[in-house]
Amino acid sequence: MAMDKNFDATTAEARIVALWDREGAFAAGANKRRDDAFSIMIPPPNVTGSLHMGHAFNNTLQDILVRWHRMRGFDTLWQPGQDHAGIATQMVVERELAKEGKKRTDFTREAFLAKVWEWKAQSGGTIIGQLQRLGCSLDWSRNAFTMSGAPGAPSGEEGNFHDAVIKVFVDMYNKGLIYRGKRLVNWDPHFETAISDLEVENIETDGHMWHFKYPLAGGATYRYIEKDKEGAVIVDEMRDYISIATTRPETMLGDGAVAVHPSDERYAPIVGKLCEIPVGPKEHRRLIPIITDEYPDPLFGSGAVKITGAHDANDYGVAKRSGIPMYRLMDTRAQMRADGAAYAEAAAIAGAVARGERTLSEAEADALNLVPDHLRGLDRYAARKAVIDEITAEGLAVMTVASDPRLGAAAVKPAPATAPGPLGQEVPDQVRDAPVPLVEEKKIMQPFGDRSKVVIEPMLTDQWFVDAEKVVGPALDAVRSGRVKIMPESGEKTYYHWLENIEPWCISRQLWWGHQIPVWYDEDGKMYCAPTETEAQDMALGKRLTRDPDVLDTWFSSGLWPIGTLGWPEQTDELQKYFPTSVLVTGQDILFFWVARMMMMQLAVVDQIPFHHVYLHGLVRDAKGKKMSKSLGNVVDPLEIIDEYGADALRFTNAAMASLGGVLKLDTQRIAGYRNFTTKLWNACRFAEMNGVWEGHATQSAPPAAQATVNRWIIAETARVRETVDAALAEYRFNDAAQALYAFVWGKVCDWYVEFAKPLFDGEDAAETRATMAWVLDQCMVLLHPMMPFITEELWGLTGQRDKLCAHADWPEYGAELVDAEAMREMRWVIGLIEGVRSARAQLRVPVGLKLNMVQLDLDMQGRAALSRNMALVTKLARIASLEEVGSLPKGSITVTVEGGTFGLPLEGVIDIAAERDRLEKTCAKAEKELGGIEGRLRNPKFVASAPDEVVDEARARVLVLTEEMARLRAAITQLDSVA
RNA sequence: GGGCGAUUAGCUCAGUGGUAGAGCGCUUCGUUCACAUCGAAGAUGUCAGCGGUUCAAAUCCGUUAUCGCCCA
Repeated sequence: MAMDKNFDATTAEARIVALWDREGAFAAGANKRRDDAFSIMIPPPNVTGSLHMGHAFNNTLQDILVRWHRMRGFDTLWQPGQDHAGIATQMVVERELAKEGKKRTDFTREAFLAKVWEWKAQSGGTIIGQLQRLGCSLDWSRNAFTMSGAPGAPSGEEGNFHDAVIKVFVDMYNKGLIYRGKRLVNWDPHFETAISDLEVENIETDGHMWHFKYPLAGGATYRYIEKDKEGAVIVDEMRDYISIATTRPETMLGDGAVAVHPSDERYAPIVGKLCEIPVGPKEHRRLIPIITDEYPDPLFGSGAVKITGAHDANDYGVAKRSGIPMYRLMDTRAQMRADGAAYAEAAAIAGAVARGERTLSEAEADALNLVPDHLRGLDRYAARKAVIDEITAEGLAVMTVASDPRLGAAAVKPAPATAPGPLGQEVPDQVRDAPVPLVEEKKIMQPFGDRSKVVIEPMLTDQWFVDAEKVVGPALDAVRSGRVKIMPESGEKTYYHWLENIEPWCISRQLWWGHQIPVWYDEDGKMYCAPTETEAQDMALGKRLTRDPDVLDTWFSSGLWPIGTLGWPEQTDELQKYFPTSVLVTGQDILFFWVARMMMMQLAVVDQIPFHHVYLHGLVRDAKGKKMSKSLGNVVDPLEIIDEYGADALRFTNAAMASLGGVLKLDTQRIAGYRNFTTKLWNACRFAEMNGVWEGHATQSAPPAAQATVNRWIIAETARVRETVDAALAEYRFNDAAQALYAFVWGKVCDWYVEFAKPLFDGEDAAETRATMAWVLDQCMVLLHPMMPFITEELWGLTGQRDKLCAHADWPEYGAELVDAEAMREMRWVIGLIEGVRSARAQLRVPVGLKLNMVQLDLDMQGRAALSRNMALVTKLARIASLEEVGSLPKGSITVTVEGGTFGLPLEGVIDIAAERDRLEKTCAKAEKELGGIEGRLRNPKFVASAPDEVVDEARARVLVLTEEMARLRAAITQLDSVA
C-alpha cells in the first residue's frame, strides 16, 4: 500500500492516542527494563483550567524527558492530576449559581460543596483530554486530585489526598510550626478572604496624596524651621499643628500615632506631645501621641507619617514596635464598620488609651469601632470623600495656590510666557493664586487581588500561619549543598533571596471549597487540633466544640503534591519507588508559590527532598515578546495550533525554544517550519517505501555491516547525533537536542543520504543500502519520538515489522564504536566536490539541466580513491557526464578546487570568462584573509608557547590547506589570463 | 529603591576562551518519478559602548547605556 503524500495529523493523532491508551503504554513502569526509577509529578493544573501555551510548553518538556527515559527502560512514572484551586473554583461555581439568580449563602456549606463536586464531575476533566491531544504520556490511571477523599467527596474521588493534608496540618501544629494569630494580612474584599503575599499584584496606579493638619493638643505651639540642602532656612514660623501626608484619608479614623524620624530636627520640639486627629465630631476628637521611628523618611512628604496599624503594612510594623493600638475600621467587604458601641463611647476609651490611662488587649482593641456614627456602613471610597470634605470644610487641609504644579492635571496652567495664541488667554492672577487644598497627583503602588482584581485591604484579622522561619533551614541547605539543583542557576539565587527573607505564610482562607482546618474550639475558645472531630472531642472531655470554619490555602495542599499523589501517609510501593522524584519542570513564576513550599513541606514532613532537579522556564510570549493577554488579543491557543500544524510541530517548536533561561517567543512561522520538518521526515520514509527499503525489514538495534563508504558514513553520523541528543537531554538542553536532530534528519539524511542512495539502488550495494536506509530511518523515528511522538508512532506502524510500539522502542546506546572517521572524511570530501561543482555552475549561470564533462587536472591518492569509490554519487548529484584526466585545463574552463586536487569544467563559449575570473579572485581573497589571520597568530611566539598544542597544530594544518587552495586558485587565474 | 537577567545577521534566537552559527525572511535559478509544506545557489554582522585580564574575548572582570522580569 503506497503511503500518502503527507502525514494527516488530525486523523492520525486521535487514532494514536487511542492506541497508546489501549496498550496501557504509559502505565507506571511500562517498558521497564531496569530498576532505576524516573518520576515526574505534573504541576497540577487548576481543575477549572484549560490548556494554554504555558501548559503546552511545560508539559512538552516533561513528556520529552518521560518518553526518553521510558524508551531507555527506566521504571518510569509521570503522575497526572489537578489542583482544587480554592478561590478559582468557588468563583466558577458561584458564577454558575448566579445565572440561576442564586448565591452561595442560599445553600448550606454541605449543599454548596455538593454543587462544586457536581461541577467538577461535569467540567473538571477538560484539561485531561487536551493534554492527551498534545501527546502527553501521563499514567492516567493514577490521576490525582488535591481534594480527593475529603468529606463529601463523591464516588470516584476516594483518594486519600485529604488525609495527607490533614495529617500534615496536625503534625505541624503539634510541632509548633503552625499557629493562629492576629496579624495584618492581605484581605480580598471581593472574595471576603485573606490571601497570601504572593497572591497580591502590586500595580502602579494614578493616585492622590492629601496633606492635612493635625492640631497639637491644648493649642500648643512650636517653632517650625525647615532648611534646604545647603542649610539655608526656607521656612521659619510658629505652628500649632503637624502636617501629615496620606494617600488614604479614610484610614485616619484608625490612627494610633504620628511618627517622625528620630533625626528629624523639625519635629524634635513636639515629640512626645499629643495631637488631634482632625476628623469626627469635634467634641470626641481623639488625641494621639507623636512618636519617633526609623520608618518615616524625612525627605518624603512632610516627614511625618500617621500610623494606622490595622490598615497598612509599614504602619503595622511601627505600631508593633511602639505598642501603638491598632484599630480596625472596616468589615469583610471593606465597608466602614457598623458594629459595636457608639462612636462617643469608643472614642472615650481610645482617648484614655492615648493618655496612658488604660491599655487594651488585642481583642478589646479589635472590638472598638472608631468609625464616627455618620460614616458607619459607607464604602471605603465614600468614606474617603466624606473625610476629605469634612477636614477641608474645617480649614485643616494644607493649602496651596491653584497653579501649584504638584496638583497635576488639576493645576491651573500658567499663561504661556511668550506668544499667547488665540486660545491662550491670560489667566488672571486671582485665579492662578487662588488658595486650594494641596492634593498632589501621583503614581502610587496599589495592591490588587490576583484573582478578584479588586484593591486589597490590609486588615488585622485572626488567621493561621506557617512559621516559615522554622522550616526554611533544611530547604535552603538542600539547595546550597547541591542535593537539589535548580536550573537555570539564576533560579537558585532567587530562591536563596526569598527564603532568607521569608515571612510567615498565611494559610487560612475564608472560603468553603477546600480542606477545612482540623481545629475545634470549646466555649472558652480553647483549641483542639486533631485529624477528626471524634479525636478532638476525646481531647476536649465533654465540652461542646465548634470547628474552625476556614479552609487551607490551596498551595498548602499542593505543597504536598509529591508525596500526596503517591499515597502518603500510607507507605505505598509507589512511594518507595518513585519518591523523591527525579525532576520538577515548572514556571519560574511559581518558584516561591510552590517549589519553595514543596521543599519546605516535604523536608518538614518526611525529611526528604521532593525532587533532585528543578527546571524553571519563563512565560511563553507572542512572537514579539509581549505577554499573551486577552485584552491585547495576542493569545495563541495551543489547540488551534495543533489543529492547524499538528501536535508534533508544536512540540518540536517548544523543544527548540527551550534553551536554559531563554525567553520564549512563539512565532507561528517557526511552528510552520517544524511542520515542514515532519513532512520532510514523512517523505523520506515514503521514498524508502517506494524503493522497497522496508520490504522484509524488522526492527534492528544494531546497524547492518556496511561496505560502501556512504553507508558507513551515515551510520557514523547517526551514532554521533545519538550522542549529541543524549548529552543535550541529560543537561536539559532541549533546544540543542532539537537542533541536532533537525540538522541530522534534514541536513544529513534527507539532503544527502537519500540523494546518495538513489544511484545505489540499482548497483551492487543495493541490498546493503536498503538495509542501511531502513536502519537509519528507524533511528530517526526513535530519536525523534520523544519530541514528535505522533508522526514517529505512525511511521513506525507503517514500516517494517514491529514487535512493540515506537513509544516503547529501545533507545539506542551505540556511540564511538560506530563512528568511522575514514568514511566521514571521505564523504566530507565528496560533498565538497559536489558543492564546488554546483556552486561554480550556479554562479556562472550554467543551465541546471545541462550535464557537463569534467576534467581532472591533478588529484592526490586519497582523492583518487574517494572519487573512484563514489563516482556514481558525484556524476548524479553534480550532473557530470564524463570524467577524463588532462595535463592542462582546456580553454574557457570553470575551475573547481578541492582538497588535494583541481578539476575543470570545459565550457568554452558558454561561460563568461571575466565572471569566472571574478569568482576565483573572490574565493582566493577570502582564503588569503583567513590565512593572514592564522599566520599572524603563528608568528607570535607567545601564542605558540602558551596555546594548547592541538590549537597550534590545528592552525598549522589550516595554513597548509589554505596555502594549497590559494596556489590552485592562483594557477587557475593565471591560466585564464594566459588564454584570454 | 533592592534582586535577577538580557543586548549577536532584516526578524526570532543558539553559541562558557581558539577568530561567529541556525531557522525564518530576502535574491537568483529550478516542477528529472520522496517532498513546492520542495530543491540548488547566493548576500548579510564594529557580537550595545568604553576600559581591563589573556598569546587569544561574543564568551571572563569592571563600567556606562538601553530593555525586561521579580520583590519593596
